[in-house]
Amino acid sequence: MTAAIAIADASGLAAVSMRAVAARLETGAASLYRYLSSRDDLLDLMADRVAAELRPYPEPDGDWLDTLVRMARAQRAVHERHPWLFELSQRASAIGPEALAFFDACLKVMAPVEAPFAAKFEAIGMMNGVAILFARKRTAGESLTFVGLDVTPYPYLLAAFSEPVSAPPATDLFERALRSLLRGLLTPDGA
Amino acid sequence: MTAAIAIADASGLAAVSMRAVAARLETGAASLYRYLSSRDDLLDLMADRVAAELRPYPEPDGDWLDTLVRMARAQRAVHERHPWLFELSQRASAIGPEALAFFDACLKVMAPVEAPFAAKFEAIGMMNGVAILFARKRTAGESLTFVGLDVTPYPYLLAAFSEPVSAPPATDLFERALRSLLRGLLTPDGA
DNA sequence: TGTAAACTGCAAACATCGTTCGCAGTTGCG
DNA sequence: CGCAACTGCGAACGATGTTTGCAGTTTACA
Repeated sequence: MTAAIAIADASGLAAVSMRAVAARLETGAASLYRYLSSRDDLLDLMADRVAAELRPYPEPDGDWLDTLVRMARAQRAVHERHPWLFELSQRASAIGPEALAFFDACLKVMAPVEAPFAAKFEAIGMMNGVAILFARKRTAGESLTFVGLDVTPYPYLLAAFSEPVSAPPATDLFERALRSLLRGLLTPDGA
Repeated sequence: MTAAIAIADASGLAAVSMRAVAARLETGAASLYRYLSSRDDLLDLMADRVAAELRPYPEPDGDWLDTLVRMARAQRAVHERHPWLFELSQRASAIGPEALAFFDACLKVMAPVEAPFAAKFEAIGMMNGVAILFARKRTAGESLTFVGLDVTPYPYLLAAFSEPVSAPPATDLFERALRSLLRGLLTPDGA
């Protein structure tokens, strides 16, 4: 449901209650159960709907690693656009056709790679994980709050805070990390 | 509360309700609010209590990278022991003294590294993320369920499944991935 | 010791949640 | 027209986190 996604984008996953979605649709909460079997169903649909934003998949031209990196970048973008997707990705639920299509597209890109399916499977999982990891880093930012905590027992932390803040280092770590990880996973030699 | 952690270990985070914890303590649900201000408070305490299992921190002998890898391994072990910790780590809540102590210990290990604090901060975040990533991989396993989905539209996926399963590749990818990531983040040259 | 103040435990109640039930109103079809 | 199937949804159920009010107990001080 587009309405549910709009609510989640605006106010987070917790705000996606059946009553809230129904209200946005100007109907009653019970009516939703004519189309959905449960709230979990709704969440699955949301995840799959948003997975469609990964399209169109890049054509596997040139290096397969380049193509995979481009796909991972798309994944990261989607996760930045919809931060609540992270919460969904951890639920053990049925994966939808869009997610499966993306999976298939990854396999297609990896077709020229000589590696067992298990390795490719793991590689896709890692790619997904790294994409989420970096998306969260940007989303959450430096929102660490040492609320009311005395930092004096932590000398190194204290010293670090007294250092003048410098420019963020961040050359494109995302791409480098992903490349070395995938290469390590899919090619016989080490990284 | 130890009781809450026991419940979470046994039945997952969702089972940690105020009433369930109170029942385990043979008391009433409302009584808990004499010691906790909310359920979120309880979850924060659980996370910090479990972070204490990261002790004792290794002495920074030899290479700092070796030591960090050892600490990341401890993190992964904790996440495997308490899978619900993953759900907690995504909440933007106050971090407790144990987590801060671990953070401080990481900084201590990184003391000989010539890098701005921001880079070290990111490195710790990445180390944490990778540890969780690998812990989840082992916990969740291959529990993907293409429940009732027709896979014929996904030719590469179909082909992959027809391949005979081979032994898991998994040389110690965890360590290699972590090393290259941390090195890339903390040293001037590329990985 | 006696009394007032403070603290503690907790049953009951409230708001909100996901979900189910049953009943009207509508539609489709012979 | 009549009947069956479908649709929308108010009301209610069970569970959740949290608040409230009231007893029972401990503490502090004259």
